Amino acid sequence: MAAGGSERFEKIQMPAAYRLVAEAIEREIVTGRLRAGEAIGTEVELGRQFGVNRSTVREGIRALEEGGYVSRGPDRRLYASLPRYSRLSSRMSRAMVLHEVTFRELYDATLALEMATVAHAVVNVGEESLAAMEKNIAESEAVMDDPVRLCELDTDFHALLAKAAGNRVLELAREPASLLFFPTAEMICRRLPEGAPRMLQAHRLILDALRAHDAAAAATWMRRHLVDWRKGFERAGRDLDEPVERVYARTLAPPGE
Amino acid sequence: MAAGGSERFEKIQMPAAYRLVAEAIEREIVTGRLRAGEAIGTEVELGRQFGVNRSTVREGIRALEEGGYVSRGPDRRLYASLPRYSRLSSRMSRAMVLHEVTFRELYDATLALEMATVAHAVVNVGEESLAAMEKNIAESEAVMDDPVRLCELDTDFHALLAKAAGNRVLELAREPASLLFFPTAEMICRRLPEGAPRMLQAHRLILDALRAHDAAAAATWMRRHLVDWRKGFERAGRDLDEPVERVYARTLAPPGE
DNA sequence: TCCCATGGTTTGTCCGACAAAGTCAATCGA
DNA sequence: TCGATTGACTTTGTCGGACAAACCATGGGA
Repeated sequence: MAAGGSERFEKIQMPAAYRLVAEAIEREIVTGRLRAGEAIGTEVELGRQFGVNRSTVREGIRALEEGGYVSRGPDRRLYASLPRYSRLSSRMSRAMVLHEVTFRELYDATLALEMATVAHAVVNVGEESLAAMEKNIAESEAVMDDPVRLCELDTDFHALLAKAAGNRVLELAREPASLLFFPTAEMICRRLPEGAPRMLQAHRLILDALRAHDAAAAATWMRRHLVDWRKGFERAGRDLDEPVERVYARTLAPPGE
Repeated sequence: MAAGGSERFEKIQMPAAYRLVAEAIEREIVTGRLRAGEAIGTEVELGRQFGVNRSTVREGIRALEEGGYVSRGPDRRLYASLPRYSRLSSRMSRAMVLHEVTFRELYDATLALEMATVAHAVVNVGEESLAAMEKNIAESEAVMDDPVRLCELDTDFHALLAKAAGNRVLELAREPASLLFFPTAEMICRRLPEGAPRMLQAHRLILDALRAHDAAAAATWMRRHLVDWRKGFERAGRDLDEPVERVYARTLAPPGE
């Protein structure tokens, strides 16, 4: 045979049938011919339409299910569906951990993302968002001595802020970093007693600034809030240039749902 | 039976076996016990270990394959692998399109993300990145009359910039928006003859600023570059509040690989 | 009218089988 | 001796059929 690279024809390869099945169904959804919530049909029926065995259909379905394009109803039947943001975000977060990004990368990116988010929120925030954040802060005050719960609420606070910003692209862009960044606050609150109150204070002042549509104050307090995290991180004896621990990947991405 | 909601015990449900298989393998990879590139074993072998049928193993594998945690080598055997960024990004982009985000959301988010990116790039840019961007600009100058190719190079330029910034979290955060944003420049270049030269000039000036580590100039030109896009978009008669067209989803996300 | 039984439908899993394609080693020819 | 060819072995992709469990609707009985 001739040496590699100088052939006239490339090797022709047939995609596997299950992949064609998956792509066909995915295309229907992406192009809008199949809308979210519509029933796809039974496995046997799909097998008949595509002219393949049920096992082959099932393998295609598995791929789509993982991608979030189809899901099972309570009756276990197949319905078209749109990929959920939260799922994509946790996958990204996991990928970041597996690729061993450092806390410095996480901090720098979060700083940029949260500053942009709060700037938009100051302009676009509505009453319901203000109420939700108010509720979040009240709940936080009630669990000051529970670092785990407190950090969940911290993550939620920033997610609410992002929703208040009214920009889903930005919201989605910040979420993967956020899911890794804010949980680390738990470790800081555990080691530094002043961590939790400072966090709460920052949240409250950010909320006040939003309510007053005061962009400068909001930016100032968000920055301080994040710089606080950094100081706390370093004071807790950690190095910004360590990679994020694998542990954080395990709590993410509800594997099935 | 009792009415719903007041039962003492929740319904106990067994996850499907193929899901358990997928989760078990995924866990091995996430926790690092299985490293990327390592062989997983054959389907028959896995079936033997898990005590399930080969078909069941295959369904589990499909899910993992879609998630990017395993991949097939040239010999078609199974190897552990890490989810590729590019794949996650295109999935996010597709999801944004399907959720009908508007050009305004895209523009605002891109502005924030690219400004942050260029700010980091000014500090961290290295020789290889400068060279790659130089090459990109030279190539762009050679295809000024081909909007499609030109826009690919535009997208690439900003990706190179992001790589130059040396922050993978930021790089990953900006990519989904970027994959939708820059392709729209094609439409603008097609309608406005001054579009392409202005784009090139902006790229060149940004590159010069990076080389001189001049943060102010880099920020200025990036901003102008993006504002130009916006002006072009509006001058082309488009409305920022339209949702991004479904068409853009179809060119994304190489479905299998 | 309300409850339960019953049957039909669909999924999840198993078994066995085979062709295609890849791997590896031994064999044959120059 | 070295390289190409052959052929056995392995593994995947697909098929067909089978069955238990879970769900749904329907109809009969209290």
